[in-house]
Amino acid sequence: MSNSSAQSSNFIRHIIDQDIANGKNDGKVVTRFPPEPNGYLHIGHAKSICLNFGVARDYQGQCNLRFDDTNPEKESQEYIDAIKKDVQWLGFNWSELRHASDYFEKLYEYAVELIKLNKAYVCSLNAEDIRKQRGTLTEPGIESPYRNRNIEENLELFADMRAGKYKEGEHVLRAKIDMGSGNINLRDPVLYRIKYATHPRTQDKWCIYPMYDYTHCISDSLEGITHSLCTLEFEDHRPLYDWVLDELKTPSHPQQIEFARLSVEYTISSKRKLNLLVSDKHVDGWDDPRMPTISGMRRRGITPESIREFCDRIGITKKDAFIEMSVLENCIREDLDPRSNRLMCVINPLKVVIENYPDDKEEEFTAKNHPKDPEQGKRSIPFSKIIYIERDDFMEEPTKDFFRLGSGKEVRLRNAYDIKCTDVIKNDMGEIVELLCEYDPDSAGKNKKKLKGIIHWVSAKHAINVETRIYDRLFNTPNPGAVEDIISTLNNKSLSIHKDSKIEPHAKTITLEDRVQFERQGFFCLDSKHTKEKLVFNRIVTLRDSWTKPGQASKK
RNA sequence: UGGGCCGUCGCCAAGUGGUAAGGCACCGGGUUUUGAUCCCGGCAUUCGUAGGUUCGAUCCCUACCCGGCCAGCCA
Repeated sequence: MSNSSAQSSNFIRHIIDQDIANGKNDGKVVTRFPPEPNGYLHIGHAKSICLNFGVARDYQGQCNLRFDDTNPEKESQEYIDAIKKDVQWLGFNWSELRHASDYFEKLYEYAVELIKLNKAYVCSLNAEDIRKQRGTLTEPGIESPYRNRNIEENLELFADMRAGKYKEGEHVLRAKIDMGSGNINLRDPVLYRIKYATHPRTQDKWCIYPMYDYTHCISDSLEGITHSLCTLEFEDHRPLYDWVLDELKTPSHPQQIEFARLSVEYTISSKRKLNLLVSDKHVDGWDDPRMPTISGMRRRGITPESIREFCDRIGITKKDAFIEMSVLENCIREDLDPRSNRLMCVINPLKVVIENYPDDKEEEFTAKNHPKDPEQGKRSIPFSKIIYIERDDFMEEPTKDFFRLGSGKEVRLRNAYDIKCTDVIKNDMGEIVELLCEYDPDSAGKNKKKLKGIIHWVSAKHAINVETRIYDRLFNTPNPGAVEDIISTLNNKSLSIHKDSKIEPHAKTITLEDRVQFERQGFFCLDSKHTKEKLVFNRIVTLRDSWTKPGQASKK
């Protein structure tokens, strides 16, 4: 669990502390989380959610959930619903639920106001001409020939735009600022455009829609937002945010503060690209357990607690940062380790016959469900002559640093006997199909041989057949976002399905809400989408492994 | 070569005029029937570079260098 009393501070909290000390906003703190409903939320949004809701919580303020729904062509109710679910699942409750579309009428009135102030005009250039006249990074733009239309004409044209008298692209409302500005956002930015699209909420009421820059600042003001926190790419937009609020008589003038967006190694957080993976079926939907989406992480079994802790640890700064996967993984393990029941599951089974064990004998061993927490109780594990062990736990000619089972070698079966491998049986292809072993009848629960190797096992007769799904990083490169063709960097081993995994009978008690540890392998949970008659387990995260397999390069 | 932002250990990140917190990673050691957990220890004479101010600079000033961001009728 996150230690909220040790909440790390950051430059935004310092600013808020200052504001409160100065009595700004009457000491109130109001934030908002403003997603566009054009896709599912991902780990990057989690950072923003934790920041905005976290700040509101810690300063006894408010945080609204506001959908930035000004582009009906890309937005949908499906996304709105999914986003609400994800925010709540992460553990946050919004003070008020709003939509930018709630303000369309008000926004329109303000636009009329801007025209009357001679600060906005209807421009009849087409999109391409506007682009050409915007200039470049090093050359100033050219003023539109429509820039000096008189106020009456602008008012009439704008009203007619709303009334649907024009086609898409025929006119646009622009702010009258400065075509020579070094900041391109100030070169008479478009405020409204015509779109004959059905909006998820306002349906066909409108055919003109306000642009982000114009909408966001006014929405913030109308909601009494005090600190409008957004990512770095909006830094250049702040002068425009301030310009709109300075020109108009809005209720307040919130302060926009920008912070660095989150980048995690081996993932992407571009909704466009995530959407591509989904629509081209490279993954099993937005909630594929390999996806960096909130819903994907949820299905994977990652807890909201770990995600919140992760967001706490990475901090809030203005520095573009790349976070290593290990930070997230560590948060997950820290959360899961103390609360997960232990179980033995053989993912990739190898049959073992214990030759000196009586044919029909069965025994029950008792094992702790958690090595350090007696509260989690005990369970019994059946043992018999034929068992399965992990293929990776046997090496025919073991290297010196391999202390599991090998030909002629002895190993301890976790919670049971010590066994020694006496023979290896292979098929025609030369593949190992079975091991013959001998057990030491006096070794259970004892430690007379001080064996270093301890492996997990499952009694063949009692095993439940389950499917295990082992996930690896979705991409092969640390920064897939920088790769042109995202598909080419997909890791084709990111999912491996083991349909014949064997687990001890106690697995019957596992519910969809549980997270468990398969000893020596990692933390797992049931897959909500595939578990029906058959149990399907997702690997959430591996256990830390300080041993690098022989013949394999270090994972670094 | 326009505007704006950033630069403290491999990856994050505190500190901001008085002589470098913490986490992850990594490396040792201890406990352990999970090569897990847990525990103990190690890990920046140095804060992009070069000057300057100062008794003293990561922190102030100047210049330079590196790296992102911006030319949607997207957000």
